[in-house]
Amino acid sequence: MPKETKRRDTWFACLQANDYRLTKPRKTVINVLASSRQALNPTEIFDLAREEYPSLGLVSVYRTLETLEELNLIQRVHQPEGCKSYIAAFSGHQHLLVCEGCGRMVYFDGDDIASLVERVEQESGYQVNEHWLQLFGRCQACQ
Amino acid sequence: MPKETKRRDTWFACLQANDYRLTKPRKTVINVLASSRQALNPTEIFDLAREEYPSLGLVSVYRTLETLEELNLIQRVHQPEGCKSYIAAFSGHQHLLVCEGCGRMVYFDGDDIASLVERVEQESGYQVNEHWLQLFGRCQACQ
DNA sequence: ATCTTATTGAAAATGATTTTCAATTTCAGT
DNA sequence: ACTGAAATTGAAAATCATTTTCAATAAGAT
Ligand SMILES: [Mn+2]
Ligand SMILES: [Mn+2]
Ligand SMILES: [Zn+2]
Ligand SMILES: [Zn+2]
Repeated sequence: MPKETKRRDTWFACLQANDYRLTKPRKTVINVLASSRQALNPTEIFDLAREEYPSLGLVSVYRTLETLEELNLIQRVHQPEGCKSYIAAFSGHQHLLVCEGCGRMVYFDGDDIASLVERVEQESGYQVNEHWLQLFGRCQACQ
Repeated sequence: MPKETKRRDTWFACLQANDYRLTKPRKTVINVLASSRQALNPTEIFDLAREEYPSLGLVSVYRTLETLEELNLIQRVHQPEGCKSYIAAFSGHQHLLVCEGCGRMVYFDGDDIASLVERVEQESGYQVNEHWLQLFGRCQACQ
């Protein structure tokens, strides 16, 4: 079974486990998001999903995004061009590496920044709780 | 001379050096932004600036923000609650540390992540050009 | 002080997102 | 499979943020 299919089924199960109904609009939006290698904004999701389910309404895309984000299944991606697109969330603490050419994203982990955080805490007097780290570059195909 | 005054005058000079006229609306918006310790969104800037110059129009806030960003005097700040606020930019490569309590921000430097970047390049096949790093925590006053 | 032109604020236009609501669909209980 | 209660839907209207338009004003060069 391909990875995206597995993810899709996990999301379906998660919705049901949280008493959400498994409707056609939701399933279609999930199909699009669970199989995308790049972050998509509401309109992009709408256009792709309509190929599979033409009577889908844009409102349902917004509503489904809200639900999926609440369930931590997707996350908003911040980029210089805007912060309105979403991609499947990784479970656990991870960071994104974004291709500036094609938009393809991969997750990476690594908390090599622990010592940096410690130093900054010393110097600033702040107590650090969280960090955002995102790398931008070019994927193999786009180099 | 206090630091904010110095920054304000630098910005005034930068505008003039780029053939922008030094108008009341621009000066007022700059006064607000150059002296703020936290990021402000257009409406917040508008409200604060109107205390000094009541006939200011909101459009001018938007226009001035655009100009100042182009001149690299301010930068947009991305936060979980939104990405519409601006703060004075630091010259050179720096990162932000944001207080989750009061919003107060400080810059820090440190490219301790060079080795991390190298490792991720190896593992992913991407070529990394840029990185975003932002820390969130609590400032001394808010602890 | 005058002139040229950039800049302004009000109002209208646009674009994205949210709310409202009657019709439809899901799903639990039979 | 059938029924009914309740969640969910899409269309349309409403809201909110931002941009555009435009006539009036103000900055700065002469
Ligand atoms: Mn990390
Ligand atoms: Mn850095
Ligand atoms: Zn690429
Ligand atoms: Zn604080």
